[in-house]
Amino acid sequence: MRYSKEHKAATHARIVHKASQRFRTEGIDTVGVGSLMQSLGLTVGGFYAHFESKEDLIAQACRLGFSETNARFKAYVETKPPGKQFAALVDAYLSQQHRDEPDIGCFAAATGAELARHPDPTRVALADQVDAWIGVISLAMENDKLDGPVRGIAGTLVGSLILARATPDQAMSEAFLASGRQAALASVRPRST
Amino acid sequence: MRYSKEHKAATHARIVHKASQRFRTEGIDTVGVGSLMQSLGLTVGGFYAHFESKEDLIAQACRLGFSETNARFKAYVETKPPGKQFAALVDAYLSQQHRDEPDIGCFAAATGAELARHPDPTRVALADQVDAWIGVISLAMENDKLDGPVRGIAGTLVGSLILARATPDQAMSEAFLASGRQAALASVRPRST
DNA sequence: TGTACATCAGTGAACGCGCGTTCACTGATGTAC
DNA sequence: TGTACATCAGTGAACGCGCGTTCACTGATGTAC
Repeated sequence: MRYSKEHKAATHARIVHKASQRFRTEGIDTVGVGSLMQSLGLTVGGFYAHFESKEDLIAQACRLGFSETNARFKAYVETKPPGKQFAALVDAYLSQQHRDEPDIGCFAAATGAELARHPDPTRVALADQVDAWIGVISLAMENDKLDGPVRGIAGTLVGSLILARATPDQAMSEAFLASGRQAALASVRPRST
Repeated sequence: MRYSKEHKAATHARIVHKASQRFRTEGIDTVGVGSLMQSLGLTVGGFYAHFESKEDLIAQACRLGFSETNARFKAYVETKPPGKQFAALVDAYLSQQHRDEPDIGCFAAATGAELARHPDPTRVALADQVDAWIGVISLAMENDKLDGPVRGIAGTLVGSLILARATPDQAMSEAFLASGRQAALASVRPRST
């Protein structure tokens, strides 16, 4: 082999990683295969040695990018003591930082509506990671001994972030974040059992 | 004038209306100007007698389509007696029908993340209609004498609908709708004053 | 009432461009002797 | 240790296609006389 064993795998990972960031920032349709390879210092022809199609890359980028974000939120929450984990998760998700850094943020908020129109393997990749994200929220709730509609809370987080990002007025955008945090916290109650 | 006074205005309205439906179903990037005109039995060249640019159409389609949906939800809620309006609104928004009819449904849920990346006049068009939508929710809450974080509730509705649409598994998709309804209802409480 | 003309909504071909994908190739490296 | 060869990750030009936009035009109608 020409390069060390790991070389091709490393390039593959670089492409997927960069794609996951640019898809979240710019949208999936907007980022072309040529432009993507160029932003990595590569040329377009090499792309198809790594992926069957752009759709194949999209599914991989969703899995990798979304799972990285899930892991980051999970690790952050675990630095907080039980009893404060759910509120910390809500605050971190609906923060100005998360709003302003879509490239490393929630894939569902950045691309959910767009991915819903893609073919099934891609939608399944998204659904799997949404499940994992629900798991992160559930764990925080469990550690805090809270009950609540966890999927609906995921909806509150995703929807509030989207509305905050869509709002051009700065003060109004922050109102969406703050109000979303309130709604999420109001949806839970101490565990009954 | 060649045609009756109203003719051109009627064609203009037909284009905006069809665009607002197709943008919500297929996404904004996906619907080309040529394909749009063709779906109305017109040819592409005539487009620029009606609009400055595709971006101009997008803003108009957002205003018209979103305001129609707002009006429809508002009219529906007003058929319900005070005390039952907020729950009726939540049920209608997070219904299987709304999930499966994006063409006449909420513009923010269908195109919010995509429009957030568009230039300012378009984002303002969206923000104005989101404001109007917040107004519809507020009115229902007021008539029911409820308090709650109205923007966060809007987030719950938008986010839960997006997640329900993104989920390929039917049962799971309905779980997002049901859980979103729970979260929305849990976010409000009887008015304190 | 009947004819000539002006209007202008809509036509359809063309523009340059970027898209996703294909393919013959290059050239740096690892391996064999 | 030194040379010849095989591998294959990455190159770059080309493909057909649809995009948003422009423009010279057509032809049905309303208006003027």
